[in-house]
Amino acid sequence: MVDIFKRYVLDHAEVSEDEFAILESASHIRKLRKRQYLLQEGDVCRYHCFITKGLLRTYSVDDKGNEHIIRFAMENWWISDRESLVNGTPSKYNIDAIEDAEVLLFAKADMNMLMDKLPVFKKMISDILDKSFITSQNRINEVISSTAEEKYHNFVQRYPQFALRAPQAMIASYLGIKPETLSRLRNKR
Amino acid sequence: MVDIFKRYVLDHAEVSEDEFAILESASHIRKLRKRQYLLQEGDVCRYHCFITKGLLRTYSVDDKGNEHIIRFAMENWWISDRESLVNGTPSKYNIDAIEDAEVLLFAKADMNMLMDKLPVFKKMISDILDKSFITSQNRINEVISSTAEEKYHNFVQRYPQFALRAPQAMIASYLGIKPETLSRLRNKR
DNA sequence: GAAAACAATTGACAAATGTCAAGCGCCTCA
DNA sequence: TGAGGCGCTTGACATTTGTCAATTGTTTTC
Repeated sequence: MVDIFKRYVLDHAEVSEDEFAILESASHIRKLRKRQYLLQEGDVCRYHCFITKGLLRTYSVDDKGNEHIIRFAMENWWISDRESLVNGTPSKYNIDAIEDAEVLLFAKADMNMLMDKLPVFKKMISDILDKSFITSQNRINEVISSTAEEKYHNFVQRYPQFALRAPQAMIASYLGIKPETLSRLRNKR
Repeated sequence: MVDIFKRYVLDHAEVSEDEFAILESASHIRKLRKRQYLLQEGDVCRYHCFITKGLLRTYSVDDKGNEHIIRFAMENWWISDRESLVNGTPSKYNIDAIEDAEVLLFAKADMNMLMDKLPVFKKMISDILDKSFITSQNRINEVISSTAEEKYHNFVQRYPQFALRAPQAMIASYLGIKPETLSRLRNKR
């Protein structure tokens, strides 16, 4: 489990064994069962989370009780609600496990300490944020400019893992369409 | 023009007069006329741009020639295509002026130099990126979970300036709907 | 100052997507 | 092991949004 994280860090930053030990010592493992929350709407997000196993989702729930999936995340992805984490405000979102999962938690203060102590780690995290921003800009572009069918095909191509591992109703929710609509367009009208 | 930038920097970071002089010396001014491009699809984005005057937009153009506005930006906002800027790849987007505008340009290398030299400036820029990411996550949430009418009302409330200064057809484009649809829902069906 | 371009609206109709209800197969878990 | 729940599909119909064309008033441009 920690091995996964180790490989990830060594692949993304020039971190020595000793430095990695510092990272490891600041983390703790949490196991999640399918459907278990990692973060619940209204709670304050206190951890940066690195996924070592499983599939998770971030979603909101509207007035009518409909869920809307903001993003999926799996092994080697980070997940948290940055808005809540950075500002210390109650989260608008839920994060839960779609499959049984394992995550490494890094408390906010520990994370700040680690980034101060290890500039290469800080750089790695900043680069991830940069990429995340670019990704979400591109998603905005897609969601306002594509038809339901185009969105679905792009999704399958970009994220084949998610397409295989997430139930169709969740994919529909991610795309902003109804499960029935997705079912129909998959079976060509 | 530079005054606007100075006030902005002093409001957002603990920068001395001398340090500000360094920032200023790395910038150059560009004036844009309405409809003039700051960045054109296919070109590589080479500058971080700070807007001192006017209203700009970032947009994509699809196969059918339809424009889709990714974002608006005005005085005291930064604008660029980070994907192109960071990776040095041709941009998928266009940036142009909706009103006559003035921007301060900071070349990529200069910006990196400034961030190395002035940690408080680097912090300021990182914080902006962090906020931008949060904002785009929230926009994704909204765009997949709201009706056209809700999107419009939220837009007007969140960005009254843009609602007043941008033509309706552009607001529709930002919201991902047709101008006719926006016109109709504004005039209550 | 006239001609052209632009911005917004409206109507009639078409296409896309949502809603509700029913049905089917498969998994799971008590 | 069997009852219920879940995931997906399908049909009939409602609603929303898009398309195209015409109209009007306003701005831009020469």
